[in-house]
Amino acid sequence: MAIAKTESFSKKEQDLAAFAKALAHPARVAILKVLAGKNECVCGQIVDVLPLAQSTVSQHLIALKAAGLINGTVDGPRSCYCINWKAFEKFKNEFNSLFDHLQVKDQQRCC
Amino acid sequence: MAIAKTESFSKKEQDLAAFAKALAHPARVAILKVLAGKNECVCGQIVDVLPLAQSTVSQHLIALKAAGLINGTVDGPRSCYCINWKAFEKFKNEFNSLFDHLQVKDQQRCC
DNA sequence: CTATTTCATCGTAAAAGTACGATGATAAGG
DNA sequence: CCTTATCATCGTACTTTTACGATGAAATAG
Repeated sequence: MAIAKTESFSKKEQDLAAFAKALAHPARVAILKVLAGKNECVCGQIVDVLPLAQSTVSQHLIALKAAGLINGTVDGPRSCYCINWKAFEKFKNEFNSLFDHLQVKDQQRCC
Repeated sequence: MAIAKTESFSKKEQDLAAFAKALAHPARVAILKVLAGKNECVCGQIVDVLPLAQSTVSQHLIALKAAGLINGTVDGPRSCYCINWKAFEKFKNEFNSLFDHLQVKDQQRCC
C-alpha cells in the first residue's frame, strides 16, 4: 500500500468499506451462512464444514468479530459465536441509503 | 495466501465475496458515490475529487469494472464510466436473500 | 494432578492489494 | 505533421491478507 491513504476518506466511506472487507472472502460468507442458519452459537463445528485449517478459521472468525458482524463468548473450553443482527441491519441500511435514493435520478445517459 | 482456496466455495459465496471485495476500499466507495451522484458518465473528474494519483484511480476504476459494478466506454480521448445499476440490484438482492430470511428464526440464544 | 479437548496465538511463507511515477496509446487541435 | 490532453499500462515498493503447522492457554474428564 506504500502509504495507507484510508484515512483520507469520510467515516461513512470507511465504515462501508470495512463492512464490505469483512464479507470479501468466501470463507467468511460461508461462516456467516452457517451461523445464520443455526442461529445458536457455534464454534469448532465450523471447522468441520469448511475446507480450511482450524487456525485459519479462527482467524476469519476474529476478523468477523473485529468488524462487529458476529459476537463471541467463551463457553468453558470452547468459543461460541453468533451473528450480530443489529450491526448487520445497520450496515444494510447504510448500504441502501448510500445508493438507493441516488438511483431515482434520470437513468443512464451513456455506457 | 499460500494456496488460494477460493474455488473451494460455492459460486454464490464467491460472487457475494467478489462483490464485497469491490466495495472493500473507501476510494472505490467514494468513486461509486461520485458516479451515482452524477449519473452521467464521468472520467478524470474523479481524479480531481479523490486524494489519489491518476494511475491509482484508474486501477480502482478497472477493479470496479472487472467486478461488474460500473460500465465504461471510450469517448474520444477520454474514458466514460457510469454505475451498472442492474448488477448493483442483483447483488443487493443476493445479499438480502442470503441473510434476511434466516433472521426469521428464533432470536439469539447466547452471545 | 494428569490427560484431553477446544480454541487462540505465534511464526512463517506466499499471494494479493495499494500506491506512485514513468511510459505508452489514442484522439483532438493547431 | 506536431503538440496537447486524457487515460491505461508498466514497473516497482511496501503493506496487508491468507494459509498452515506448531505451540500455548483454559477448562473439563478421568
